[in-house]
Amino acid sequence: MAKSKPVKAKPALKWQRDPEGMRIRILEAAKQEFAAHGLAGARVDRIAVNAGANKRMLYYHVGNKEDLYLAVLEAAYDKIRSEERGLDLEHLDPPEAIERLIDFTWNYFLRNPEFLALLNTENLAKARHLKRSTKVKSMHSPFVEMIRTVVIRGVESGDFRVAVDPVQLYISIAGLCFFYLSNSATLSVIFGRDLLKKEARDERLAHMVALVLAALTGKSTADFGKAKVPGARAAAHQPV
Amino acid sequence: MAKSKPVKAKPALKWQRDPEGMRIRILEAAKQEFAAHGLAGARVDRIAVNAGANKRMLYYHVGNKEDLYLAVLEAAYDKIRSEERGLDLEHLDPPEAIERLIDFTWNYFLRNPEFLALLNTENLAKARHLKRSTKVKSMHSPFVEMIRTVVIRGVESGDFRVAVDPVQLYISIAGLCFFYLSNSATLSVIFGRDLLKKEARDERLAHMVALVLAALTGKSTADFGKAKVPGARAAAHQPV
DNA sequence: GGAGAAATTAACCCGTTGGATAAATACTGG
DNA sequence: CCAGTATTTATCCAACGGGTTAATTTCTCC
Repeated sequence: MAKSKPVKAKPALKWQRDPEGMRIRILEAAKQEFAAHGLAGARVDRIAVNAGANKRMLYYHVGNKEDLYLAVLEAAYDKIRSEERGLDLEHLDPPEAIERLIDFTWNYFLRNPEFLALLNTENLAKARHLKRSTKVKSMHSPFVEMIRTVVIRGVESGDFRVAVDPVQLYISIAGLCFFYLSNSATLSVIFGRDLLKKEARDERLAHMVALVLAALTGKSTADFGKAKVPGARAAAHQPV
Repeated sequence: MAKSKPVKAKPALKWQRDPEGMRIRILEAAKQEFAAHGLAGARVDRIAVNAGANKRMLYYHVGNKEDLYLAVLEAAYDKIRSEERGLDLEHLDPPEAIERLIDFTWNYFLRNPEFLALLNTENLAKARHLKRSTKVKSMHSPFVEMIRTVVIRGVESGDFRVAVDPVQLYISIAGLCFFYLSNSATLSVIFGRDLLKKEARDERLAHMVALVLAALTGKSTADFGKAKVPGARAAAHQPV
């Protein structure tokens, strides 16, 4: 029934040509390449190969190297904004909401290391491309407003002692997560230990949540110091 | 008197040759170049020109591009470590010491934006060069130990409620400062305002100090939220 | 004041790389 | 089944950029 034209729903047979798929593969390959090598270090030919395509295809489907880079950057912002909108903090009580926020940010960065690298690359370029992107400029993070209402609720309920500027808090939470992960390579060398192994990551997340919540609530809920001794309340002196 | 050989104290007349000076100029130019364009984006010829030298000189005095880069990186670490050691926190009471620490970190990053860029570049390279540098690996930051003793003193004196892992706190303080400054270009575009102008910088520093001290002491001393209303205690609702 | 070493300059080499051209192949609608 | 269009492939190329070679100049020290 209704066979008419094989629109493009299920390609049943493997396509010989697949413009949309090709574009996606190109952008994915480009993301990896730019994230791994930066703008200047990225190689157009490598992107082509990794996209299973010909170099000419990049120019046909997206544009030159910079167009490619901007498309990747815009897609990256689009993705995180989209996931951010999915976070529902309304029905959580304020401290839980903040914890949820930190947890999301941390795990998003952990799951998307390319995003961190792309941001660094763009900042090296002094946001030259972002400035020209009306698309990204119109994509506001819902987090600032979310934080604003959570903080207000927290102060009203007595959970939080003080009102914080939501933008500052947003940047602080992002910064706590971002720096650790983005600089894990150099920090791991400096400290002589792997900051990305499971225990270290868990310890870091616990620390960040404890730090921010302690600041907001005035109560030191979670283990703020070494997460080494599970269940143990932080003691005055740490053995090490 | 004592004219013997014009050693090299005061070059009275301008020198025709100046190996030490040349090396310094090369490293300075290289630092600027790598900081501005990253490793792959840096141009050896530009470094030469900006050093007031010939390209061949780079190879003569330092080595190839990667040698140059590593020399710059090592010098950068050496510089910050040196300044860190100059910070005396012993005689300050714990909260002041922490504030001093944040203040130093913030201002060092502000005064040395190239350092931030270099770290990002090195992390893009997964710390490939740092790993090979025994020099840098031996340069431990005195801050971790400083923080450890300050925290212990703070807990003993009752100023601080909980013991924090000094490494975590060190990373948190660095992260709060680093992220804001390193990503100021993209963040400024996203938020549609200049995060580097004086008021914004002051507000940020106040926020960071308040955040960390509130977490440690349990008391919300400084203005934690908007620094907009000087003197005013943070109110439940912010007008904006 | 001259030989030898140190520092500096000028010119060239050659693989790489972003981008362009043109031809071929697959798809579409009629 | 055919013309026209969309997609893909196969080459090519000029500029760039790191690195090298060799000649030149300046300093040192006897």
